[in-house]
Amino acid sequence: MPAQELKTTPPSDDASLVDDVYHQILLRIIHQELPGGTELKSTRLAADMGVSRTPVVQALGRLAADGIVMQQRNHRAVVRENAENWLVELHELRLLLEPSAAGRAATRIPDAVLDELEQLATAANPDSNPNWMQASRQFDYALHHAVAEYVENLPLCEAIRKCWSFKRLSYDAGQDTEETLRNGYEDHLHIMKAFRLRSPEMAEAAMRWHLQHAASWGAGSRIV
Amino acid sequence: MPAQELKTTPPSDDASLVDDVYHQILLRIIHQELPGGTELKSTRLAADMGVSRTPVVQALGRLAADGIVMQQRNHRAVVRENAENWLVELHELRLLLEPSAAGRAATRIPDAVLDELEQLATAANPDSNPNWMQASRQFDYALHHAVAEYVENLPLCEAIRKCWSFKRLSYDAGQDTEETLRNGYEDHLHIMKAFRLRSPEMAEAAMRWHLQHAASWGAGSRIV
DNA sequence: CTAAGCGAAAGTGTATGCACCTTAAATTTC
DNA sequence: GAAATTTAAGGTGCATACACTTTCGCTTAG
Repeated sequence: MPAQELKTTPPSDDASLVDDVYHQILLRIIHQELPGGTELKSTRLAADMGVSRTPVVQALGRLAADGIVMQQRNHRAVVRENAENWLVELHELRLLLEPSAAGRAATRIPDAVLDELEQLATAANPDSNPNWMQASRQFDYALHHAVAEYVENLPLCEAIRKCWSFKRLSYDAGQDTEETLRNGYEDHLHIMKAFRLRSPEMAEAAMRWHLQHAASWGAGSRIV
Repeated sequence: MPAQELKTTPPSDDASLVDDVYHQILLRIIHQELPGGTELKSTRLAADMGVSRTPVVQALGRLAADGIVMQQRNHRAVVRENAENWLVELHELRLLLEPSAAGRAATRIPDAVLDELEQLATAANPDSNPNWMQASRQFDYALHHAVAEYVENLPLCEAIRKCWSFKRLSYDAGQDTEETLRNGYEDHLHIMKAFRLRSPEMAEAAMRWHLQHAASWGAGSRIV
């Protein structure tokens, strides 16, 4: 087994309280438990979640930086209108970022990384691995993050990463079905193929197809 | 004078210590005073800036969320490699986001908003207003933020907003020359024209032209 | 009954305190 | 002397403390 250079899962061990709180609040927003316009009081949230106000304040600050809540000095944070659609609307952002990114990455991803991805891909094959769903998610994660990394543009890379940190919420919400993953597998192979051919145009097209494709599966679901 | 609905300047009065600290650190990174790999100790920074550790920790958290620094639990934050090019590379992200956004916004910006923008535009005319540079920056800000708002897609809107909150650093760094602003004025008029015609294609093209144009002026400068 | 004014209750931003973890220098061991 | 071990100095994450601001119910005036 070769040394695993690629990250297949987000670093989950060093999750701080802040991250926890951030995700919990965001999930509650997306599930419309905290609909647009709701006032978020750091005191109340802290009490609810059994932590001190400190991590809550930090989480709210980040949610505000993301534009998910609004925060005026000395006022309570307020959930932004339409914030519950965050994950759905995020898909359009990905559609703007990732195809171009894939195109740029096509000529920059090192062969070694492609090899590693290939390995993950075989493990994600629904017909060969009984545990393919888990592997599929890992491959998905690794592929898109490799794209992000090898755009070799920091803000763009981070924008894509951020999209994916949100997308992970869909996983946590159990929104990816067997069907979804199975379809995704095929698409991913096309992207890999484009990379192997070092064709920016193909890579861009394959990624765009993949994302539009994915959007259609999730149609109806508010969480994509 | 009609009621000013459009924001022409960022809300600067309710800047918290956290925002201050965030911007100060970021500026020092961009000016390579804190080059990639530098360890950022909240204690040291707090002492340097004469504030407590609390706002520094929050600022570092946001810089980490942005991907400008890396932060592992219980470890010191580290400035990411190439972070000093953040503002230059950011331009490519804008090039991905704003043209599409302008296209989408073309059919959505209300006439009233266009009227307001038109007013700001006349004030930004270099040949008619002695104080046109100030007005030009206001128009610039208002136009791009109107685009962001009327994409009617929250994550996309916020992504653009964030780009602009960074771009403001260029202003603060005094990186916009008379020449730059004068050229921008012409471009902006084309964008306005496309909006008036409600033409997504024209708006997208005009915005793309504007951004590519702007990139060429700033060529050589590390801060665009 | 409505509107304005007041004051207590609650919330916010920031500083400080403390337990635990890292780092790095001093010390020991081979 | 170089590698391992100890140790103290310093950093981190989170909780708590506190001054200041906002909120909101209550009183009172119209």
